[in-house]
Amino acid sequence: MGSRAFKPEDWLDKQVAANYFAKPTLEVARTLLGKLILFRPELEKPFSAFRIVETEAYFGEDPASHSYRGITPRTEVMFGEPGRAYVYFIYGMYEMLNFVTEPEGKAGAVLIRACEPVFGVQSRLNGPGKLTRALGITRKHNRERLTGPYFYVIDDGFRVGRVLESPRVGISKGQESFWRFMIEGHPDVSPAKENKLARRMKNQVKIK
DNA sequence: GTCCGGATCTTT
DNA sequence: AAGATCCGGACA
Repeated sequence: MGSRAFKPEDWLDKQVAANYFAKPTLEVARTLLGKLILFRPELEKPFSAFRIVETEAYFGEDPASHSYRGITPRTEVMFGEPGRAYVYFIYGMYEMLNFVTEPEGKAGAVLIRACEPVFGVQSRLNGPGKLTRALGITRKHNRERLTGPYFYVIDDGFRVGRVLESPRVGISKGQESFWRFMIEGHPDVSPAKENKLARRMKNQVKIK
């Protein structure tokens, strides 16, 4: 492939379909691994490109999910059209990037926890807060579509090999089985201690 | 290695 | 009052 900047036009045929996100959150969280995100913080700025290596699934009435109390001003987007960004602010300093999943009316989102820099990114993206800070993703990108003009999600055929699935720990009863997905052994997965737990549990799954 | 606190805003 | 975080410092 050429050497120039990443342009969405070069990848139009490999964009994921808009209805890709209208699926069960666990499935989207799993299959997002290895996909590329193209992003620009402003329309007049260039795109950077980065590959998803770690995700987390939140949906329905699980107490771990923002959606479990029903629709509020903040969480409304989780119940809305799939294929949009849900960006929220936490701990007074971090923006979190999520992709809205499930058919409209059903709440779900995938937290993008870590990515591998591919083009135009200097720093590491090995944590959800570091990722948004490095890329300039903020709440002003809330509700933006993942099919442009700020975000594009691309399947370039990359094969991820082994995937580690882990249940989140420390969440109250009623949680569904698996939550976090990461490419095994990838240097850019986040260093959270839950990941170490996950490794011990050996919930390893092969992804096509 | 593990544990703890501080940064400091949004939501309920 | 707690939180879908991160970093640096203390201690072992």
